[in-house]
Amino acid sequence: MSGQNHYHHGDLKNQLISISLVMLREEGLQGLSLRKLAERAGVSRTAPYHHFKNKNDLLAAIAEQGFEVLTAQLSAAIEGQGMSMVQRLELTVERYLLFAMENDTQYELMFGRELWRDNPSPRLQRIAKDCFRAYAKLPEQFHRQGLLKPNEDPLRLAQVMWSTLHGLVKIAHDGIVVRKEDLSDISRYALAHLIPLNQTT
Amino acid sequence: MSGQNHYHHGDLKNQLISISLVMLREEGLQGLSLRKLAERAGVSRTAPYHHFKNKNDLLAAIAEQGFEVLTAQLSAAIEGQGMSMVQRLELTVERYLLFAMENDTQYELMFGRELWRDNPSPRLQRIAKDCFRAYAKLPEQFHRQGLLKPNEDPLRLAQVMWSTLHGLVKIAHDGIVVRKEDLSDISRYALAHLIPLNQTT
DNA sequence: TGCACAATGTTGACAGTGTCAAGATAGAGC
DNA sequence: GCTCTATCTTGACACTGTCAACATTGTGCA
Repeated sequence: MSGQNHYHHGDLKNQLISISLVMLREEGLQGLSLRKLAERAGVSRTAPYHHFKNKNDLLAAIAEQGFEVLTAQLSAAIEGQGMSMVQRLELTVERYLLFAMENDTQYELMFGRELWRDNPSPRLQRIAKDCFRAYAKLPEQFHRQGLLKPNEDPLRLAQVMWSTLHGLVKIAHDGIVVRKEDLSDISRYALAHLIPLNQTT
Repeated sequence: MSGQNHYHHGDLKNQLISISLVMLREEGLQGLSLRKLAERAGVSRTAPYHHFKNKNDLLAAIAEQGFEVLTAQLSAAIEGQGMSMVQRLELTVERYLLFAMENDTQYELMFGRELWRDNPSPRLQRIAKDCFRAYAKLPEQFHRQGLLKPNEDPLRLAQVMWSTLHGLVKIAHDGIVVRKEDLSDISRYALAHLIPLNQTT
C-alpha cells in the first residue's frame, strides 16, 4: 500500500497521464514516447500496456482528461454564482482561451486530426460532446432570458462562437496571424459582433 | 533526360511532395514515413535527404505548397472579375472551406503545432503570412468601398473572420460539434453577423 | 487459512523509423 | 578529357511501438 516499490505501485495509470502532460509541455508531441514515459515513471517499457491498449489509447486518455478539466472550468464560469450574464460570458471566454494557451499541446491533441481521424473511441466522443454541451448552455441561457434578438438560434450561435474561439486559439498558437497580446482584444471584438444582444450593458 | 532510371531522375523533390500528398490523403500523418515515401518514388531510403534536410523539412515543404495553392485560390476569388463584393466574399469563403475539407491532413499540417512549435523556417513564415495578407485584402476592399460601418477596423475583421473559418474547419474535420452538411449554413450565419454591412444585398 | 486466479509488472525479441557516414554514379564546366 | 559537384546508393545505429513469455503480487473463494 506504500506503493512505490517494484510491482503494483498503485496508481500507475493516472501517474502516466500526469507525466505525459509534463512531457508534452516540455517537448511537444514528438517528444512523447512510451519508453521515455515508462522510464520517467520508474517502470519497465511495457508496463503502460497493462493500462493502455496502445499509444493511441494513451493519447486519447490525455485528451479525455483535457476535456474533463475544460468542461469543469467552463461549467463553473457559466453557472457563475452572483454574476451577470455578460460577466459569465466574459469569464467563460477567458477561461477557454487560458486553458488553450496554457495547455497548447494537449489542446492540439484534443482537437487534432490524430485522434479523430479513424474511429475515435465512443468514450472520447462522449466526453468531447459533453464538453460542448456544457458550453452550449451559455447561449441557451442568454436566449431564455430574452437577451438575444428573438430570431437568433442559440445552437447556431454556440457553434459559431466555439468556432471563433477555436480558430483564435489555433492562430494564436501558431503565431502567424495574430500576436498573443491582441487575443483578448480580438475576442472582445468578435463577441460584440457575434452576440446580438437586445440591449447592451 | 528521360529521367526515370537510376541516378538523377530529374525532379525528385517535387515528386516526393506529390507522393507525400497522396500518402497523407490515404493514411494520414502517421502513415507518412520517409522510407515508404522513398520506396514509392522508386528510390533508396536516403535519397530524400539530398532534397530535404530532414523529415520536418519535408513536412514544411508540404505545408508551403498548401499555402501557395490556397493563396492562389483565394486571390482569384477576391479579385473575382465581374462579381459583386458580396459574391466575392461568398466565393472566398467557399474556396477556403473546400480547400480545407479536401486536403484535411495537409491543412492540419499547415496550421498544426508540429511545424510551428519550434523555430519555423523564415520561408514557411513568409509564405503563410502572404496567404493571410492576400486574404485580408477582402475586408480592406469592403472598407474602401464604404460597405462597412465606418467604425469597423478591417484588419480586426479579417482576423476574426479567418479565426471563425479556421475554427469551423477544425470542428468539421473532427466531426465533434458540427455535421459537415451544416457547414455552409453555419458559415453563412457567421458571415451575416461578422460583416456589419451598411446595407444588405 | 490456503490456494487458484486475475491484475500488474518484467525481460527478450522484432520490425519499422529517422538519420548519419562512406562510397558509387552521372552530369556540368573548365 | 578531367575534375567538381550534385545526386543516389548501401551499411550502420539508436530509438520506437508492440508482442510473447514469464514473474510477482494482491484478491476472493474453498
